[in-house]
Amino acid sequence: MTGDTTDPQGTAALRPSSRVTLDDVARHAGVSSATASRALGDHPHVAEATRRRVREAAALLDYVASPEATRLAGGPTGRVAVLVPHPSRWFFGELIEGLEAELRAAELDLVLFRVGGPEERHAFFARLPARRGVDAVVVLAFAVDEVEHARLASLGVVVVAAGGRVASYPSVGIDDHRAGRQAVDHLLHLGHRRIGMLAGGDEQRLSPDPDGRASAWRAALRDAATEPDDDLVVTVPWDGEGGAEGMSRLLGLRAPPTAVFAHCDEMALGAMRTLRRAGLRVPEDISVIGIDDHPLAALTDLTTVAQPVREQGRRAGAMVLDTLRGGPPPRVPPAEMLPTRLVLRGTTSPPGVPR
Amino acid sequence: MTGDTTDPQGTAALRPSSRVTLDDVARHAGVSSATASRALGDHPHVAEATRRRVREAAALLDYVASPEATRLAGGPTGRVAVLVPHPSRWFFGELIEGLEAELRAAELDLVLFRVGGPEERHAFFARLPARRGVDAVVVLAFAVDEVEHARLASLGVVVVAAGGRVASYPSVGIDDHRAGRQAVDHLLHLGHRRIGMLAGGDEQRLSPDPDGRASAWRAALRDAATEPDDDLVVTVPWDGEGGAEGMSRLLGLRAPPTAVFAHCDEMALGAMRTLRRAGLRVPEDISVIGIDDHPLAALTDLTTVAQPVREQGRRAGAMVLDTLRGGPPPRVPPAEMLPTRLVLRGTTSPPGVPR
DNA sequence: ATGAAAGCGCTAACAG
DNA sequence: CTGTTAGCGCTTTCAT
Repeated sequence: MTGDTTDPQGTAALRPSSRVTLDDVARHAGVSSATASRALGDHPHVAEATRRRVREAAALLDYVASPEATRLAGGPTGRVAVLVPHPSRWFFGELIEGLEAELRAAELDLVLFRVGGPEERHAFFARLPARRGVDAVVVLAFAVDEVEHARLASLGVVVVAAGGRVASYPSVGIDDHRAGRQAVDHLLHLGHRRIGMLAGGDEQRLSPDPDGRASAWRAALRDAATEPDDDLVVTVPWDGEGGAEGMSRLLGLRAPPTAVFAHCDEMALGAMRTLRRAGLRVPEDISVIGIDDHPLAALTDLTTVAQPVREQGRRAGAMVLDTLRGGPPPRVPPAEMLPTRLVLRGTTSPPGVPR
Repeated sequence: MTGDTTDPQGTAALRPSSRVTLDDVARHAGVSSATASRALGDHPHVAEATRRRVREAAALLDYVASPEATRLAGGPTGRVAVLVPHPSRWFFGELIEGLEAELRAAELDLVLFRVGGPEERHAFFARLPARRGVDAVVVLAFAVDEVEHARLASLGVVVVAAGGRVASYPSVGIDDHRAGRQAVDHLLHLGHRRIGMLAGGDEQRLSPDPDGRASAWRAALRDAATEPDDDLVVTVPWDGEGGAEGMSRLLGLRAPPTAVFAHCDEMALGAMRTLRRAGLRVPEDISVIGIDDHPLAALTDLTTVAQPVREQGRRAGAMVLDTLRGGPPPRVPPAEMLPTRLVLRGTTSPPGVPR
């Protein structure tokens, strides 16, 4: 079209994005495929002019390298695995969305692996290296043990964690302790002293400080000169049913709390159902606060501590890129902590006067 | 270990799952790599005894074929792309979860692509063939036009839709019209006649009957000898905010409805917030019903029409497998419809007596 | 700075 | 039924 007379078949340009190979590009640019490979791969020792010509040819022909060939020849796969406990929960969906956006922009494909329990996780680590199909793995909200991490590292697979943090590899998350303090301190400032806690049951959760949220509750109470009462904490699954169940246990106490701090919004919502069914009003009879700022929290007027989930996914993606592009990871793996903030809505108020 | 004296290096068995190649297996079984390939690939014309020996050698060496080499040599990639509008929404998360389970069981990897608007979708279709990295693509809840579909088909890529159905390729979904009837008929049976509808704004949604839910509303009303009043239908985004916004518009009507049918639970929940803020009680002052049976519907006592979302994902996965494994697809693409069912909870009741 | 050539691990004719 | 021989498309020494 543009005066191209070197295409022997004259067809390359006619079937764009069909099966243009590196050779096509090379021929088009008048160089060898080796040079074309170097030019496209940003290798040193390639004349600037050549690099440009190759780039143009590639763009013109709409060339895209075959991932299989690249990988087979020793290059990266352009794929990153993401291990997710529960793809259908909002928290994970957001994480994935952020991650996908970041990776997509860098032309990396995101391969999803649902990994529920520890057994599934082990199965994954046992098989993945064999399939050697990814350049990096992003672990969402749970930990990977030293052995597994070492295994991947030795295989040249980058590991990054999101939705929590871990000592041995780069991670993004929030400061759980701080988030917990924001929630409990809010309740304390309102005047509550008998504060219950719906703690998320540890599904091998990720964190160096395994229960920053729980420890925050203790610390906050102590700072308010109130001795934490362990009867007020119940540990339940991280979902609505868990919260509902936990709340009824709390209600069964001789002296129920006047406010409840749930480790996540779903649990808080579950607690609210129990309260509603028990004929108790929120916040008049009892206050409730969660963590997350789930979209439904806004719909239910739930007071909560918001955390930037999608952003965590994005940052994790950026970490993967940094590590993949720029040589070896820093000696001390970064553990980014994104800010959380209290979102006042309608489920908290000063403790009501007893009837 | 087992008297193996043919391994020249004697190392193959020492580094299991490291980089055992087909050649290793072949050597171990005393055959050529071609035969080994046939044996493993269940090809005809291989002596049963040979096949067994090769299989054993493969198992012993913990052999796993290199996906890249396989693909490069013309085989399938073992990967399927899934196009998702909003990974973080419960509906899509469930679909993905079901799909992943089914594909994983068949050793297929799920590559996630977030595809929001039509432009993104086009970008995807324009690039995918070039990347030729997947054997199939599963489209979640939106349509693919004829051109795009033909393009993929000609490239040998299987296309399946889930979360709705479409004429030109296999799909799984629910009968939207029927689901809508279940919801509206319920309201009608309760005695409501002035029924509002919060319709989901069409984000190029998938369905041959683009708004089965909306048409159900009309049909149900007519069957109840009530002329549908278009003022009672507002079209808004498929989320809580959309529902909240739509509800306030409905409340602004000269004669507001006594019941509202929302196209999905999130919208219903949004509507409930508006009602609560307006000081109206649900269901005493106004009834609300949704579709989905989102986990939070149970927590908020929302009456709804449940649909088996995860199951839809699973069925879509099965369709992919069927098409991939068993030759060409049937002439008439199957359009499976999974059953929905009314779930009675606390947000609907007979219309209250006017004050 | 660039080219030639040798694979990466597997499948697919084509011969025996 | 099984072995031989070519590649698939790309990266990489090793020369030049």
